[in-house]
Amino acid sequence: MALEHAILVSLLEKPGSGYELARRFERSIGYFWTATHQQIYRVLKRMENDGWVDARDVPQQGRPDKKEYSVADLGRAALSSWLHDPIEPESVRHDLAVKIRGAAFDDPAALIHEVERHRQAHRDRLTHYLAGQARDFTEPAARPADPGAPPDAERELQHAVLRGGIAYERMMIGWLDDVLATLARFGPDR
Amino acid sequence: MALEHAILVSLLEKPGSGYELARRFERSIGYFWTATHQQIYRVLKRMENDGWVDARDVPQQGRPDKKEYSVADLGRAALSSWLHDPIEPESVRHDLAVKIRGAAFDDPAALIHEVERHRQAHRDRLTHYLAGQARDFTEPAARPADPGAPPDAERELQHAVLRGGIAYERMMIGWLDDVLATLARFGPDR
DNA sequence: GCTTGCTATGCAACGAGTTGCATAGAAGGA
DNA sequence: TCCTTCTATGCAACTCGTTGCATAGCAAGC
Repeated sequence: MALEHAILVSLLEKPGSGYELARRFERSIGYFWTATHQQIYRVLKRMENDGWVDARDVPQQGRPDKKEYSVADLGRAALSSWLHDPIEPESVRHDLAVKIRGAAFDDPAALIHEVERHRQAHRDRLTHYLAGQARDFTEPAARPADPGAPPDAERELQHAVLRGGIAYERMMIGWLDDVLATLARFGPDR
Repeated sequence: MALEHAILVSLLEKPGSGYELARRFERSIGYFWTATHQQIYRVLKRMENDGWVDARDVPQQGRPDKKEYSVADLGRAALSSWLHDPIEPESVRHDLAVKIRGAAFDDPAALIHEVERHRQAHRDRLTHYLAGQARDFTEPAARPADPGAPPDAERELQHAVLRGGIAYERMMIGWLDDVLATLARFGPDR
């Protein structure tokens, strides 16, 4: 399980409450990991008991108070140990691929709308990623002032992961176009 | 949940025992869906109780007897109904992406071996897919005998899914090369 | 005053998925 | 003879993940 590690990474990038983490998991972290607030609260509690994170009550005005979490030494050590542990290349699960193979035993043409819907969802995500890239990773005019500056690992690696998301969405759009062309060959309702 | 539907599709393509299904899930179906034999046996039993599949004892020589399952009318109906139901575009979970972002808080260079290992795993899978494609989907010399023959939906759609697997592996290899280049920029052990 | 909506946290129940173990027939090699 | 490997099926325990629901403060609009 890596949810706890995903949380550690997110908290290292910026401390926050369970609620804030849940929203990050809907956005940037959600590019490659999903989690509901239930999961996050449960795991945060366990991590606090294990001493991986420290909690701090933060009174707020205009909204309910929150518990802000930050990574403790034990959490940093746990993350480091996990990073040095090899993991197996993840197994994929594509409902849509099951549907495509299943369509041979039903009506292939009926799947066209579903595939188009998915294609659109991937287009939307791609647009969103590209906007994020333009916003956060456009070099602000070639920094000539400090040519030998050390590269910022956090930022560079975030960008590398985002490029992965972009490559993934482009691949999916291309493949779904391929699938649509294949489905079209079976004509309407046969 | 779509495991039951994946099983239905696999049984429609060819009836078989729980054991055989488990092996298919390690191979061709496993391109886009994984399941252990435990899961499969449990779900098969439930599907049999629900009348989705029929079981038949098949005595064998030289090896233990098996229970061969085939899809019943109710199962076919269940699959059809699922095919016509829209599903949400699946959420992704990439442990490796978590590690890459996490590496910024540890030693980026230490991740290089891990990423290379994953790259190799994807290369191996790509090679395997390409071999399967050459074996199963090479047109046997342009069939001029029957030019207007109806396209074989089952075969064509299986091929489309396999092309998706190939596109995925190629994308991953390209991205991991990108990640390796990024990691290399941080030099040995800094 | 009432409803709606957002922030913020949480419980309880269930279903899905993993891991470890057990059994058993047959083949093949040390 | 014993050990390992492959086929074949299954139980039990556990963890992970999802869904539905509940509470509560505060803001904004009707």
